Amino acid sequence: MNGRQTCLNTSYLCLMHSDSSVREQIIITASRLFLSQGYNLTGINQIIEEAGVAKASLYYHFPSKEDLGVAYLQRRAEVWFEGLNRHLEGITSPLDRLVGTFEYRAIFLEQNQFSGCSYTRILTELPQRGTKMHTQAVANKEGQRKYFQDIVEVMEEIDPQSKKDVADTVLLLYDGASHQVQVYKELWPVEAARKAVITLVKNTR
Amino acid sequence: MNGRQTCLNTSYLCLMHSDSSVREQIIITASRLFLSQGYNLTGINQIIEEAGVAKASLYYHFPSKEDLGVAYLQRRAEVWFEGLNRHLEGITSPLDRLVGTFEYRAIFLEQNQFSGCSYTRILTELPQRGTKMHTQAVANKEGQRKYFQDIVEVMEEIDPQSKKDVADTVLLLYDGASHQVQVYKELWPVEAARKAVITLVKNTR
Amino acid sequence: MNGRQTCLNTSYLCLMHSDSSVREQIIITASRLFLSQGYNLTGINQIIEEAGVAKASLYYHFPSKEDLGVAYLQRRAEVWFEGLNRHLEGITSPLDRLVGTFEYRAIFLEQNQFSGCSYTRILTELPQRGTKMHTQAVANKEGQRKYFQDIVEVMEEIDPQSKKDVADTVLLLYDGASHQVQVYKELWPVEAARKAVITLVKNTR
Amino acid sequence: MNGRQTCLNTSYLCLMHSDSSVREQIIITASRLFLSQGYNLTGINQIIEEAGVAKASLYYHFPSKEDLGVAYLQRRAEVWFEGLNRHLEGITSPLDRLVGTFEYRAIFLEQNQFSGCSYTRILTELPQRGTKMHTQAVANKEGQRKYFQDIVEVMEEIDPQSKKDVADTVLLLYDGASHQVQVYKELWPVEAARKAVITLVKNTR
DNA sequence: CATGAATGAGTTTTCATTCAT
DNA sequence: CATGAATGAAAACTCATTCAT
Repeated sequence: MNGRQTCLNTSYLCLMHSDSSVREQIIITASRLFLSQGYNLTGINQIIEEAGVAKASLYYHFPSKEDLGVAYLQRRAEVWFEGLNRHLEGITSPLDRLVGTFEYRAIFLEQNQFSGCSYTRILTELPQRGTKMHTQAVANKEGQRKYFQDIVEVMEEIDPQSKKDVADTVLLLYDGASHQVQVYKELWPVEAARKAVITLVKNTR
Repeated sequence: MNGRQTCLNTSYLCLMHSDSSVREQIIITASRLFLSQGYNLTGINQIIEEAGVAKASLYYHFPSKEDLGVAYLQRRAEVWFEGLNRHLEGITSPLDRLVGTFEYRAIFLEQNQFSGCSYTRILTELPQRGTKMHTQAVANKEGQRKYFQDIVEVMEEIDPQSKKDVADTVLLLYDGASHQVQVYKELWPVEAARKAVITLVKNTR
Repeated sequence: MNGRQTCLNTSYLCLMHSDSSVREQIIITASRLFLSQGYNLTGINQIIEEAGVAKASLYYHFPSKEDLGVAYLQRRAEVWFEGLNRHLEGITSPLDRLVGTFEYRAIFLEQNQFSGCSYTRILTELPQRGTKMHTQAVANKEGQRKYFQDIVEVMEEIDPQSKKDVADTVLLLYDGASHQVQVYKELWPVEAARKAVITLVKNTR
Repeated sequence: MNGRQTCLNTSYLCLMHSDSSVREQIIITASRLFLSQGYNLTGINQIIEEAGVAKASLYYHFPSKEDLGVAYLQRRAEVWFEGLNRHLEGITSPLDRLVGTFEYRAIFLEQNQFSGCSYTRILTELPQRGTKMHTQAVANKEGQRKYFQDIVEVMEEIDPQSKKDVADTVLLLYDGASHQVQVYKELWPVEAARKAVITLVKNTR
């Protein structure tokens, strides 16, 4: 364990249940490593070493590396939506919530090693369909897609016929931005996406 | 060797030099497997087996798996731009060339297993900066970014001050679409991106 | 495992700790093979096969072949000095201890496949300075050199000014004899060295 | 090829026959590498690369690496005895020739990377009896042993009954010194051996 | 719940050698 | 004589996983 994970950890703290702290420590450490090194390049040994737990303890809590990966994906979604809801608290205008989502995206990525979209990354690292992790990652991405669809749905600025297209385009910008942040380790792509979303909404009716 | 690679191979045929056919066979097979399974999950053993060559032959032509990966990335760029230029032959209007690029993107992805952006995928699988492959993948992505910047530069429809933003947004849409195609194995995201690009250009002045 | 190692093993028995028997088995087998075939010509595969352990078990106990080699060198020194001290038990005269060392050298080499000096052999097989094994082997040789220096230091027969030279010459004879034993698989070189040492001491004052 | 081998090469020049210079270049390069890195750790690829010849050219001149190794051993003996004879030219006293041999040994080792006895090293690297190289190396060592026996034979200073023992002891000192030079990369062990030989002769009658 | 030790199947890479030209 | 290309066998090492305690 080391100090570099401070930001990440604090995000997690509020989610700690009465669960075994060992289990929690494993997820925290695995999350940090999966984000920085990728899932495939992170070995079980490194996780247990940096988490300070025994190998069999990991296998006690997670039957396999893949199960740990699924828990990681679920945790990512929890952390994201939990922080997002807090960020949007009190904001009611759909457009403001949409734009605020991109604002929070910048904050979130800054807190998470500029590591891009964790769902996207897992889908890229494990492209085989039907596996537990692929399935979970697709579910996560669907959740994100639905989130945008739900917001756009209630936006009066947008012509009902265009809503599906707009929601999809927002998702493309969101994905593109998340990836570019990963490449450049800078936040401008999210800002570019935010602006593009505003332009998009204003010019679609 | 098997039949699944037909589409892929035909894309390559026009690029075959007088090079050793063994070397070529290795790149073709590796490309197919890296695209379908990912780089990390594709072992040297599978490549040589499916390419029908000896292990030492691979290492004669490529000093390491990473060098093969670099050659793969370079080849991907060659194949893409070669096909793209052919597709855009005779088209002079910058806007038409921009839109045509997204049209060809759909064709290209269809011919390449709906596998998303190979540069993006490598960057996700090998996030460590400074390695040969990371460097090459970043170079490839920079090439794509510059390609859009160069087109936007000569578009009279767009206000000079907005050109940088527009080019970046186009890139976000391009990346987002390439990724979504990988997830859904369908082409609608490219079409959505194409439409969004048109909207974007028409409403930026 | 096979019967050829009987002599070797009995030398080790007295040193077996409560250590994992797998680890011990690996060191014993590796020692036998390094001595008979050399370090470079002995592969990990042969060691684990003849030791009857899994490859990953070897790497659990020894991070690399080189680390196993270092453990082998350390064990060689333990076995040598442990047996030597037992052989010299009760002998107090420095000259007798010196001569007794060459007597025990013959016994030791006979018990260890007439394989010469294991430190010397490693230095010859791995001449690159600064590696773990080279460093350990030099340390072992320094230990042997110091052993002779310490004995000569307390020999009243020898003029103080000559002590350094005598100790060095004894070491040359010791090394030369160990090597010739390896070549001829006979013990006369050790006997020749023993006699020469006596001559040397008697004629230096 | 590089400049470091100057000394070595000049020793060889006088031995160049009308042989193919390619063959000669291979032996020279292999000698340099075998001496500095050891036989087992020197690969065919490094030899051809540094010699600047094609792989099949090596195999044209030497059916196998082992055959190259045998040629290397033969060349070592030629170079040694050729230089030694030149050094002892005009010296007739057996004792002076014996002492002069150790003097030249220091010169020779200094010219050859302080690399110890090449025969000894091969016997250590390839301990299996009966192979071509082992046989050649033993022959070389026998030649050296006989050389000392022949000198001692004609030394009037020494009692006929002691001649065999003295010759053997000289050989032990010679071997021990050669090895210590390899370890310490200094020449004092040869000087120590030279002095010991004088002491030995003076005190044996 | 927790652990140190053990494992089989896999990884990438290197070796000396041969072949067709 | 010389060469670039090709090769089978073996090298060292790592992986996620399991077991006895």
